[in-house]
Amino acid sequence: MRQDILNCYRKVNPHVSVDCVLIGFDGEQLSVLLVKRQGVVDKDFCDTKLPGSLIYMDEDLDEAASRVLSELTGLKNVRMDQFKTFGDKDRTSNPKDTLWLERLHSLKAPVDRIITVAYLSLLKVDKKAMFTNYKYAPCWKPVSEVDRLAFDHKQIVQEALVYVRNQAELNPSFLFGLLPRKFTATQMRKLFELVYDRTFDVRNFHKRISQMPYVVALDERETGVPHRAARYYKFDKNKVAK
Amino acid sequence: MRQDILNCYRKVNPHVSVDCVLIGFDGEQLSVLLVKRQGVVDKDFCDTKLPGSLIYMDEDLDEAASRVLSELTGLKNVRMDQFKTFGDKDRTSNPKDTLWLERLHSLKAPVDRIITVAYLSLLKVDKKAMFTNYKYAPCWKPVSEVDRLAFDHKQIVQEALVYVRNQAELNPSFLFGLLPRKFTATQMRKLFELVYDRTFDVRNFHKRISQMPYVVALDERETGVPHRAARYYKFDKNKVAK
DNA sequence: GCAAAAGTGTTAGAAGTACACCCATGA
DNA sequence: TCATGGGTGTACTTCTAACACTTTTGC
Repeated sequence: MRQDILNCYRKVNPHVSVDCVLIGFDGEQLSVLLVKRQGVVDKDFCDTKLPGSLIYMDEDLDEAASRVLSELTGLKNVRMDQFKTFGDKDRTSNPKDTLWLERLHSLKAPVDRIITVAYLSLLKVDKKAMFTNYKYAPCWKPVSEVDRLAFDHKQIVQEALVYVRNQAELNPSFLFGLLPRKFTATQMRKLFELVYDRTFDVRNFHKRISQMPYVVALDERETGVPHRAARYYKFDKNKVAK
Repeated sequence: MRQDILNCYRKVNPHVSVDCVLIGFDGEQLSVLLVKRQGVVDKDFCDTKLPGSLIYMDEDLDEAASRVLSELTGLKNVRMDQFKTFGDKDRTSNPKDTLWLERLHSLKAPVDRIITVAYLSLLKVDKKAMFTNYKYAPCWKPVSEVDRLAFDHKQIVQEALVYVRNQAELNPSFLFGLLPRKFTATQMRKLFELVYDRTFDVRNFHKRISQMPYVVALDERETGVPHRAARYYKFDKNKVAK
């Protein structure tokens, strides 16, 4: 029997949810992965949200995060880490939000305040099809263009971005999840400029790269570009110091 | 009517708790604040734990953390910040732990897994009486001597210490909560050596202090010491750069 | 050959590290 | 006067920041 059918028999914990903030980089800007919720109550109702859902009574938080992401987007094996828990008593006080939840999960009792544990992952944005489940219309939205989201998801996205900056400062290797397997120095510099919100001198940046043991130069170069071809680098996570 | 009596009428959320990790420094070592739980089931039962408890249905997480700390220790106006949420499905699977909880809160249904949001605060350890409620025997225990604790509280303490080190690296001013209002350069150096787990050259450390805008030298000096009296410094949080 | 982006080196100042002796105080 | 811990300065190294021109490629 398929896992999603089996899950119908699992008991939902109506007090705790997980939400997944997936931040992506396409070479130009940072984006966040959003989904559409089904069963929209009326047209004045915000239908865009982070991928997230109530957890089951018998699952770990980390497990729940992976399951929910997979169910809503088809993405599997995405390494996510918890970064903050949101539990203000009025965070689920919008009656449209609670009605939607009660219908979705066929809940008998009205939902009270829900505590949500927010997870974060950094991914490259892939032009190729990366989602295997389009039922919830997963799509990347540039973080600068995120306006209204369901629940307190806009706040969650903003706090995720602050967290990314702090982690990057602690250890720049944190950011390499956002880059493709092979990348150019310019792609890397653009990313760092976005995250640190400043510019970096090109020459000094090259010097900095050459001092990062976990960034290794490849022999390969770009092809088909109308200018000098850039060298590719790769990230070697085994060379990150602890 | 007293607040604790009013609270009897509030409904407990049996799925979510808060735990407070208070780290203290007495000039020598880092300690953590622990309490004894009442209603111990048998003598083989670990009665030492972090101050923490289930939240009420109608309170914010931050509110709950302050309330619980105050109820268990009498400490008020302690600024705490959430640092991680613990929710493994087996974290409340010890029958002695769950029985204790059910009795304590007069719960009708058996408790399932509880998600706990852990809060952190850094305090100086004060020799003078700082607790106004000794019912739960609050006391400071050196972190090196913490062995068995109830639930997964030992793991929570360990993760709190990692978090402290990371925050200190991001911004050393994070550590000043651990120092008294006025402190000597040596006290400060001892603290930094503990947290960073290394030694610092005395002269270089003085130079470093003089470059921290948020550490200001006072005219005052130690008195009654059997050696040259040390200068006092104070921490000025308004001078911390964001 | 031109437009467009890649790649490269030097210098000056700031910050960090190593290192040894005299000073103030109470007993 | 002695034991104890407090406080200081200099030389060297490393890191950071500023700065401009040549190279490669496709069109």
